[in-house]
Amino acid sequence: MPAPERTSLEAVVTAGRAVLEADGVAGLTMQAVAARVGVRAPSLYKRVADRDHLVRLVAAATVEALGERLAAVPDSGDAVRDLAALAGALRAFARSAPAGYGLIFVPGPAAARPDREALARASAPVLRVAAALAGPADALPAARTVTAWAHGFITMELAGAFALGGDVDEAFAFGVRRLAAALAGPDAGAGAGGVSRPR
Amino acid sequence: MPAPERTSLEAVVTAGRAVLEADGVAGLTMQAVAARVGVRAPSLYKRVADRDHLVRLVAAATVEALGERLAAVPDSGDAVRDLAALAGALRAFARSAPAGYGLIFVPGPAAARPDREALARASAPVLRVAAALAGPADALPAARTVTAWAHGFITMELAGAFALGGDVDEAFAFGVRRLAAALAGPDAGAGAGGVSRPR
DNA sequence: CGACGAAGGCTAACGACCGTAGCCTTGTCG
DNA sequence: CGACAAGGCTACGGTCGTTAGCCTTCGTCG
Repeated sequence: MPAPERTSLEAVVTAGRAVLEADGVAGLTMQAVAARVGVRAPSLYKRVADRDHLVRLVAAATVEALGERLAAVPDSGDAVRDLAALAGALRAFARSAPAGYGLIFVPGPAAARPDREALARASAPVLRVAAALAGPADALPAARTVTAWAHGFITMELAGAFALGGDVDEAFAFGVRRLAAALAGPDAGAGAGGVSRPR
Repeated sequence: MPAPERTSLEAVVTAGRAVLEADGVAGLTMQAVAARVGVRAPSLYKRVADRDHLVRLVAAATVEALGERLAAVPDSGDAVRDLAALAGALRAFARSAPAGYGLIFVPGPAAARPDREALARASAPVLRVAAALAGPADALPAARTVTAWAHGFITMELAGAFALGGDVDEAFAFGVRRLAAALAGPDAGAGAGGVSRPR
């Protein structure tokens, strides 16, 4: 290498995540990140195309971290229990890194999406449980249903949108319970193994 | 009145909504809004505290509009049908004003929330259907479950997060169907209001 | 009927931030 | 030992948000 690198892309992204959680998405400026890694703002452009690119990298890293958390949820064999565990893990993750979580599903050109690959990896455990509950035929829509519910719930909770009173934790548990029943239940394609693990 | 007003708060907010949908939240600048109502940027500060305030007003106006759309959904007496209609209306609204929709559930201090009142009004029809399906006792968590699901689904759809293939419309219908069954179904609190739909 | 004052608009200007241009430093390798 | 490429830096231009201070307009009241 020609000249000594005083930082690295990885360090920049890590710093970006830290700044993001500390000061929110508006505080995620080139200067703040640069300062944190010990260089001046313009130097970041040697590693990143522009601020938007940096934000996308931070979002991708967050998805990656989320995927690891979800993958770490043990497979108990009881699909209902696993569903609850996954939902809980997602919620815990969102609470531990709310600003980053808010970056995961941001509208925009598909090209700007965080790695398809990372996203697929993160959804794998959910797909597994969905398949166990609703049968392979309905696994995809079932996974989409639970994912949408969990994501929506978490977003609204973080936004403070549950303002009508009532116990929010209870509502979360209620949702998990009913969803599990709904997916395993009705005309459920291959209700077969259903709740307790088909294979 | 001392001097002739060349615009009004209402006009500013309306212009803000238009700019928002045209150029995205990043394009919602004081200058753009000012130009659209025919004044210079600094003049907006006579009606609005700062950009953040303007954004919140735009969000509130969007919630208001959403509430009207939901209230316009007819009450057929069949809770399952009504649930589908409400979900469909919400999705249609989000598609007609995606940028504005994205402003509704933004994390932040509760004080910054769009009018509690407007939000409550917008949720009224959902609460009604939820009560009919799950019984009065579980109405609130049931409403939260469907709202969270619908919101999450729409957000993910707008974000282009359903990248694993499959039919998204079908997944939406699947979700409505299963949720309706789940809320009406299991240990469902009270058959009280009940689902008029036999199975 | 004329002066006053308040509301509302405008220009000027500051500071924060993104992004570009161009230069300097520092290893590496022929 | 000297070229060169990568990486960092300073200087700068442009866009925005926001504030300060001035001017215009008119309803009001002496």
